[in-house]
Amino acid sequence: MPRQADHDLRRRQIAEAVWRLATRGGLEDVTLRQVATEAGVSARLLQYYFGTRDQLLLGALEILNAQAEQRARERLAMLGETPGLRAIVRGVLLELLPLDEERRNRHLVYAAYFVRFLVEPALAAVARDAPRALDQLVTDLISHARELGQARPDLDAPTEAALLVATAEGLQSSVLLGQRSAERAVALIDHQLDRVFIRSSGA
Amino acid sequence: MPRQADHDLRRRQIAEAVWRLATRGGLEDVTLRQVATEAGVSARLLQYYFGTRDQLLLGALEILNAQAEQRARERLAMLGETPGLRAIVRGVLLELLPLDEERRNRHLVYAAYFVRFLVEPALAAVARDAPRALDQLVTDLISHARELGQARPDLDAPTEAALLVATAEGLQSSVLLGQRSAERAVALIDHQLDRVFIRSSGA
DNA sequence: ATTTTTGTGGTGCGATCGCACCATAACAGG
DNA sequence: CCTGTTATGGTGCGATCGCACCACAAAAAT
Repeated sequence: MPRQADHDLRRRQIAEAVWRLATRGGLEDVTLRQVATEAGVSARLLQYYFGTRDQLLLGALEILNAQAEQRARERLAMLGETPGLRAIVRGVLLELLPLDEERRNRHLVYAAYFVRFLVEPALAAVARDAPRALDQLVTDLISHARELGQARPDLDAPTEAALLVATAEGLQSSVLLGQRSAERAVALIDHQLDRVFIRSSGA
Repeated sequence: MPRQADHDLRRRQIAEAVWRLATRGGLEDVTLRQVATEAGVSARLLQYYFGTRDQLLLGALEILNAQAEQRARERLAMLGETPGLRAIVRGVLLELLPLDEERRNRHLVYAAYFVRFLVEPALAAVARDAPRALDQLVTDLISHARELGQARPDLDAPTEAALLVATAEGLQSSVLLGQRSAERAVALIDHQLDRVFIRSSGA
């Protein structure tokens, strides 16, 4: 293969330009020329790496999802050797909040894609799976915590999981819009967690 | 005034076309020509009634907000003479869920505008006030309920109000994306309400 | 009935869109 | 040294964009 060039790096570089443009102005500002300028490459390159505009939007979203998953794993790993289940659930939920620039931009991009998720079948598939899995994950964590005595025994795990995730997503919107501070959102999440988990030494 | 023509009706008719187009395809599908075709009028009429495209988007949003407020009042009035405070809060929260076609489309339109809310100052003002007032309203209702013995005494009204509203908004997204049924969302809201209000005869 | 104001519609212009086509620089293999 | 595959850039075309301009129908005012 001649002309060494890291494909993944290039694609990521272009995808980042898509994200930046989408966070301001929404998807209608994500034109091929604008993306090319923002990424510092020629418009022809976008077609080479992604193809049509729809494929570019899809590809940029997939790369964003991959980054989100990786970052979540990294941050969960930073919780230490044996974190309490409450801390794990808390970490999962905090991924949904715009607590830093990267997460803020990520959720803004999702917001820009939102309406498209309902129409475009290819995008719908990408958006449909992740939150489903999130509910299931939190449900399992709560169930496990209950077995270990870290969660209140008299609660329905799927219900509590759905409420926790929904609360985090709702707080996400209000923080993005500047209606609430990130610190306040975290405090509210903690308050909601207190209803599920038992305050103990290990957490 | 010659040529009787109901301005408000015309504006509303055009605004509805904007909503329909925004719900599918997002704001980038809301072009002057498309709106004109969808509304069954000429493109020139849009300029006459709304002016530029940005003003059209702003106007359509204001009309949507007015409709939302009116519908909320209507539905709250249907609760009867002296509804319990729990029922009132429940009614307020249910306005945030896409329980019928009108509310579904309304929240889809909001989603289409979302990113713009952060950039366009004129739109930001429209989006900033409503949710703020919502939090305050629910806070007041909970405080009042506590005085009347309809809510648990050992809770912080602003915190519970914020959690309730955030939960409803989070459920809104998941229902719109088809990840959850509307009935399930209502059940979850009720579950959350049970943590704040006391099950009594009057509700 | 004529005038004037107001509502309505069609056409056109400059800019930009997505995308295809063509040219060329760079590097691996012969 | 070439030769060919791969990576990269520039230009152009048809369509569509927002929006301004112009023409005319209809009703109130005189």
